[in-house]
Amino acid sequence: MARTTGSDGARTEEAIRQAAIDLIAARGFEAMTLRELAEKVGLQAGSIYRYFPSKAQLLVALLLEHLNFLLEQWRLERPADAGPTGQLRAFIDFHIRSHTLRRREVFVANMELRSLAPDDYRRVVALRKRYERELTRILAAGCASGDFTLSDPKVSTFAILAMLTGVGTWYREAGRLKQPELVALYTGLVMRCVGRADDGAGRVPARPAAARGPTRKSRKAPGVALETH
Amino acid sequence: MARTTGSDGARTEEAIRQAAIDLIAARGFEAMTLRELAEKVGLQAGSIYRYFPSKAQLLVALLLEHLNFLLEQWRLERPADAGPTGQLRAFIDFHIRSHTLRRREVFVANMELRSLAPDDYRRVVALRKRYERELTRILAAGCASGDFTLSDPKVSTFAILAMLTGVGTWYREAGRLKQPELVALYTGLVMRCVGRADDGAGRVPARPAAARGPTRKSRKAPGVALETH
Amino acid sequence: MARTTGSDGARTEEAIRQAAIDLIAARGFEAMTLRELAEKVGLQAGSIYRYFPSKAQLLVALLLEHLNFLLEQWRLERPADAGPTGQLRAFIDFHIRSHTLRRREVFVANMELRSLAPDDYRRVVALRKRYERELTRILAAGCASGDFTLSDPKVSTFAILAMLTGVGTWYREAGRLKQPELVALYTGLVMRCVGRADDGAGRVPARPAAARGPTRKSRKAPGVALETH
Amino acid sequence: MARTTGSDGARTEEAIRQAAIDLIAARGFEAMTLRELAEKVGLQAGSIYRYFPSKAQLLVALLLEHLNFLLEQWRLERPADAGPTGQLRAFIDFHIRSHTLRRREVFVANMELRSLAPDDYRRVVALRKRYERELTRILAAGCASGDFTLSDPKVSTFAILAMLTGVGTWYREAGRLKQPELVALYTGLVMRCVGRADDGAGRVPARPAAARGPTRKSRKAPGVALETH
DNA sequence: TATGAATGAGAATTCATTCAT
DNA sequence: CATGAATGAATTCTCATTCAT
Repeated sequence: MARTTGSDGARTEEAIRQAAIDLIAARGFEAMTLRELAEKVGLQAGSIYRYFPSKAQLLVALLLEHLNFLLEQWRLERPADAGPTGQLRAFIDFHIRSHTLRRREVFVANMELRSLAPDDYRRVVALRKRYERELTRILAAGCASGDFTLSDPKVSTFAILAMLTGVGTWYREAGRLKQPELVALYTGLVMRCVGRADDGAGRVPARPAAARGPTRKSRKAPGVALETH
Repeated sequence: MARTTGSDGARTEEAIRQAAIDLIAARGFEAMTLRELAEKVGLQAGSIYRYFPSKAQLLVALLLEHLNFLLEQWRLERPADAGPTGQLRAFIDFHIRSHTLRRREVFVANMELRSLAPDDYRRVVALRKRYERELTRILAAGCASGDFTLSDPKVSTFAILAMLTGVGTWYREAGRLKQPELVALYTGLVMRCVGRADDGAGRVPARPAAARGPTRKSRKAPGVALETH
Repeated sequence: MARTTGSDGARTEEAIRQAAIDLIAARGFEAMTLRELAEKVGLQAGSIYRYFPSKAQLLVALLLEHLNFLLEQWRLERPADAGPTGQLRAFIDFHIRSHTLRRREVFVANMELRSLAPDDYRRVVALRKRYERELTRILAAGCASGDFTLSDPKVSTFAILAMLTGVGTWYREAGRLKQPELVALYTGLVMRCVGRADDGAGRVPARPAAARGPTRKSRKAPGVALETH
Repeated sequence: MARTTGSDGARTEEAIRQAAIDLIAARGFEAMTLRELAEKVGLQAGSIYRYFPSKAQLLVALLLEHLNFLLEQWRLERPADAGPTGQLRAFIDFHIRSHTLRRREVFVANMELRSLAPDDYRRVVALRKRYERELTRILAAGCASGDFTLSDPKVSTFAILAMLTGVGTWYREAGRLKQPELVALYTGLVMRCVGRADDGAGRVPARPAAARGPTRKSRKAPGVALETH
């Protein structure tokens, strides 16, 4: 058969991206085969090459898309007028939300850096660094204003980011704790870390879920665990 | 390196393990080939089968050895008689040391879980859980005794562990911060997290280096970055 | 080049033929892909099937067209009333002209015989034989009339044809020697071969270029070398 | 089965070379598949990679080996002390012999230049040029000494080489004409070309066959025609 | 007339693994 | 203890070809 009736390029490409994220998250980039991927999408392996010039480029496309999404979304959400504490609170909220909702993307972006060719690696890492710097900036501002007390803002950035990102490792959509509680818990921990212990008592924010950010095509959670720590 | 004449089996096996850890850390388990590994050790690919029954079993052996080493070492080091704060302090010290000195092993153990067959996965994850529980136990004891105040000890375990483990991601032996400073910094952060902000001021411990733990065959650091967060 | 609006079928088919000759001459039939070909013409690969039922049939069409052109053109040009020497002279003139002007076609016809299916191979080789026989006939007539002295007319046919055809191998339109000089040089050599050394001194013929034969759509010479010997 | 008993690397490599020459001569380099080749040798396709790093490198190895053989053999055979006529006679003898005995190699070397990567192409063409220059040298010497009369030695080199090489195109070991007759016939033609018509009467040389040159592993002729002109 | 989405068969290549020596 | 020749299955990728639109 020459063509599946009603097939459509844009739709197919998006289907490949989603399936790829799932498969790479589950098995790893090297372990995933294009046959598997194609089958998941309902294509022949060769057909993937209509959309991505190589397996390697597929990975790059996925990572860049994810990181750009993250940066863009944060740019839209961040409260430019808030003080350091407010900004930190917003960052934690954003990070937990995006890192639970897009757990697979995050996981892939963290695990598959070494599968990138040197040039692609540099491009991707540059974007990660830009995201990191958002937190560093907030922490530095807080230190400067006296809101936060940190012995080493650089290390604190790494430490807090690792702590927050870790949530994707064990979070399950069906688990005991829902996003709002998570945000509250992690906010408490981070506030303590930066020396604002009192602000940690903050209850779960009351913003309606609908207004809360980067969801995109919410897909059902796969049964796969995304373990790391 | 060509084969050393008169090399005995045990030496060769250890050489394979070390080379494997380096290669897997650098390229990933799937991406590493037995030919590469063999060449690094000065062998033919087929000869590896004298020491490990398969590539998969090699990985399992590596991970189990690492986790058992971690557990055993902590068992020897932990101060059974100290209070929660002392125990936590000791754990942080131990964790930072082991996760910087054996960065590659840690990295592999974190990244390659998905390369394991289900049964092996279970065995390895069980050991990881046992290590995790060491921290959970300390935190719970601290909460019970009133030394720590934590809204959710389970999540706090994850959060603190992620924070501490993250150090391996960016730590460089030649970097600005040496181990003792790192330990001090992270101790400060964790103490704040558990509500013992005042204890964070703790200076670098004065214990003599010889008594300080899990070193094993200190090898030169490779130039490779082990990125995750 | 994008598709020219209002292009009609015949024009497109001719464009495909030309592009195919160029590509096959440059890369070889097996190495040329229909996608390359299509792109050169400003089409999608599938569209070629409007004009040729398969890649193989395209090659056959090209070769048959070339050989038929050669035979037909020679039929029109050959001096029926001349003696053996005059006929040989005319043949050399014709052969050199056609094999320099249509170098690519000649090259393809010589190189791609093995890419033909058995039946097509037979058809094409039959036409080549017919062309060969034109020279054999002239040589035989010359031997019979005593104009030429040749120990083995069959071998001489092959030898002379190989010599003449070889010109396409190194001839460049921009080179030192132009067609008329070439014809003169080769005429000299061939005349010696057939034992008419004195006729070799013949100067470059004075016929006006316009009357000189098989040009067809003179295209710019590509930079590609067409090497064989 | 891990290994065919008694198999031996050097023998296998030579078998691959021979089979490759035959297959490439018959089908063309692009059309030959490594599976076919392997099957002819009694191997799995992948096993060829023990001997040649890629299909492309296999071709290069074949061509270089052939051309080096030709150059080296001619270096050994050429009569340094003979005059131009004697040298030309020796060259013709050598060329015909080598181009009939190693027809397949010659054919491949002539047809597959375009299958080479640019760098390899240059290397191979350089060797071909060196061989060509041997004839040019002889012709130039003959012109200088007055033995030969040629209006354009460069073109004559091409023409004579094309004529001689053409023999491989139609020569069949089982055909009417054997090598010695061929040498005599072509010697006659070439001598006429260079203006030494009288020397063409030369009979078949009386040298014992054993002393006559580049035979190497005489293999049975395949039924395949090697057509070009 | 032409596109563009897709197929499916087959290509080169890689690699864990085996085993006679 | 180790080699080196070989396997065989799988992988990425290519490409002629089809056909609904």
